[in-house]
Amino acid sequence: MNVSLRQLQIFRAVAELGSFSAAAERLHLSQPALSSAVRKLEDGLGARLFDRTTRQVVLTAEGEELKRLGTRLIDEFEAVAADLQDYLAQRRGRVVVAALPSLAAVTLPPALARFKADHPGVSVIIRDTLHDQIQELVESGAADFGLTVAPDKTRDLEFRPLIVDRFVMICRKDHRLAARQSVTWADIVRYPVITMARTSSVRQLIDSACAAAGIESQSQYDPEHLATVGALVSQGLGVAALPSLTIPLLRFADLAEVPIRKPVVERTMGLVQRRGRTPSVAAASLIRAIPDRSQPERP
Amino acid sequence: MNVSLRQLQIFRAVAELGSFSAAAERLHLSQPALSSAVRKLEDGLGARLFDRTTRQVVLTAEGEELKRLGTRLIDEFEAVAADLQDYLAQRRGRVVVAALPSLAAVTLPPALARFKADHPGVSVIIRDTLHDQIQELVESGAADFGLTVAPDKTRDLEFRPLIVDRFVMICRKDHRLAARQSVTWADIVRYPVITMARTSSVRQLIDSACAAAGIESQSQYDPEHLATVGALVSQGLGVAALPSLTIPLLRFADLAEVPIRKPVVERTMGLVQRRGRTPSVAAASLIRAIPDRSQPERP
DNA sequence: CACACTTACGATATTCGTAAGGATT
DNA sequence: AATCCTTACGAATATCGTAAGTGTG
Repeated sequence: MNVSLRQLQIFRAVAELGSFSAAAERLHLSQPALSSAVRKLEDGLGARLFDRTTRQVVLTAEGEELKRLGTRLIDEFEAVAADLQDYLAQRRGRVVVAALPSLAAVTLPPALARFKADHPGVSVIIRDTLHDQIQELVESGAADFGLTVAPDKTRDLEFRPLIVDRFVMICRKDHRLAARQSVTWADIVRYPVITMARTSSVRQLIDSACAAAGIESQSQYDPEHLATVGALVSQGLGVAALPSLTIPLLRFADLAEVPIRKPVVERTMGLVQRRGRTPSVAAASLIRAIPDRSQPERP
Repeated sequence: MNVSLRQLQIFRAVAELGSFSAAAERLHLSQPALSSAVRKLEDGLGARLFDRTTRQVVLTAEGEELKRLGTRLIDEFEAVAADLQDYLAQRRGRVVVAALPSLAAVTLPPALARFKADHPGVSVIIRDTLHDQIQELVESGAADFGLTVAPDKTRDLEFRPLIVDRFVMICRKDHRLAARQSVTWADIVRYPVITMARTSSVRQLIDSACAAAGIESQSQYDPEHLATVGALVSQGLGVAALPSLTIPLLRFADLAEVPIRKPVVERTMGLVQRRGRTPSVAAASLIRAIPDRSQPERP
C-alpha cells in the first residue's frame, strides 16, 4: 500500500466538494490530474472510493472510511507543517546564551532588543556566568552559544572575536589620578587597588599582566560583583582597573575613568560555538544581532 | 514548503540510527538515496537538519524539532494505514442487511456462518422487516443491501434474482389433503385457510394469485408471525399456503407439506442494491456467500 | 587505507497539463 | 449543446541505483 499525502489531499478535496472539477479549481490543478490521482489511489488501495455518475460524485463505504481516517491525518500534517514553519521562521523557539556577566549586562541587551523586535515569540535564556562554565554549557549543548574570552584549545569549541576590551583605571573624580590623560600600572599600584575575586577572568588577566610587568599587585577586598567594586571606589577606598566594557555599569558611582598604558592590557572576547555544529536558526539570528567591535577604530 | 512522508520516514530513520548507511539498510535503500533525500528535505525546509562529520551524524536544533514533530506524524500515518488495511481486509467493519423475515431466518444464517468464519471482525446487522421498509433502507443507504422480492420500478434500485420460491400447502399429517401428491387452490379453499396479515408480502401474493384464478380467499386469524401460522395449523384450525422457503421454520409443528398446482405460484426473491453504487468490500463478501438458487433444478 | 558521507549521472516512475472521447441532462 | 468525468500522450520532475569523489581516524 503506497498512499501519499498528495493523494489524500486530492481525495479529501473531491470528497468534500463532491466534484472533481470544483476540487481541481480549489487545488489549482487540472481536472484530469485529479481524475488520475484518485484512480491511482483507488488502485493502490484496491477499492473503489467514489461512485461517479456524470452528475454527481458520491463516496462509497470505503471512501467514507478513508475520509474519516484521512482528514484527521491531513489536518495533523498541516498543523505540524505550520508548527515547523513557526519554528523555522523564528516565531517560536528558545535560545540559550551563556555570557560573561559584563557581556550579558552590556553587549547582550541591545542585541536582544533588536532580536526580540524581529522575533517576539522566541524566548531567550541568559546564563550569565564565568568562563569555565560557559565553556561547559556550550560544549555540552546546554547553551546555543557563548560570549566570553577565547576558549581553551583543548575544548571542541570555535571562537570568533567580537569585542576587544581594553583595561582602564577608575577612581573618584577628586582623586589625584583623575585628571591624567593616561596612567601606567606603576602609577596605579601606588594606591590601594580594588580587584575582583580570584575566580573572575578580569582578575586573572590583571594578575598575569602585572606579573609580566614585574609589578606586585596588592589585592583589596576581592568582591564578587562589579557593583561592589564601584561602590568601594566611590567611597574613596581605592582605585580599580577594569575592562572599559564594564564602565557603563558603574555610571551610578560617578567615577573618573583613565586609560592605562605600559602595557596596554586588552582582552579579546567573542562568540564561542561547538565546533562543526550548526546553530539553530534562531541562535544564528541572535548572533547576527551582536555587532562586531573586534576592530575598534583607534584615533 | 513541500515535504513528503517518504522524506520524513527517511529523516526519522537517519535521526534514530544516527547513521545514513544504517538507515539505508533498515529501509532497504542505497545510502546515496538517503543522502539525496535528506538534502532535498533540508533544501525544502531551508534549514540544516544534521551536522555530519565522517564519523557521526548529529541532529541540529531544527533536526530535533522536526524529529519531535515528524515522528508523531509518521506514527499517526502508519496507524491510519493499518486501520484502513484492517477495514479493506475486512478484519473490521459493519454490514447492514435488510431482509424479509423468511430470508433472514432461512437463507441468511448459513451465508453469515461462512462469512463470519472468514471475517470474524466484521459485525453484521440484520434488519428483518417487510418489503417496503427494505426498499427504504437500501435506497437511503441505511442498509448495504436488501434481500427481498423485486423492488418497485420507480425506485433507484437494482435487483438480482437469487431464490425462486414456490408456494406449498401445509396441513396436519392427519388431514385429508396430507397424502396428496399435489393440490390445487380450489382444493385448498374448501378448508379454513390461515393466511398471514395483509401487510405481509406472502399474503399479498396469495391474494393476487387467487384473484387471478377467480377464487375467493377466506382469511382466517391473520397472524403476523410465521410460527403462529404453524401453531394454528398444528392445532387443526386450518391449512395454509406458504412459500416453500419458510417450511424449515415450521419443522417444530410436524406438519405435512404438499405442492400446489393450478396455478403454480412462485415468487422470485433476490438481492436489492442501490443503482450505480459500489457495495462495501465487506458487503460484497457477504453477498458472495449467499448461494444462487434462482435456477432450481426441476426433476 | 578503511569507512562514511557526498556528488555525478543515467534509468525508471510519478505528476501534471493539453487534447480528445464518452455519457448524461 | 453543455457539463462533467475519463483516457491518451507527452513534458517536467522525482526517486533511486551505480560509480566515483572527499575527508577523517
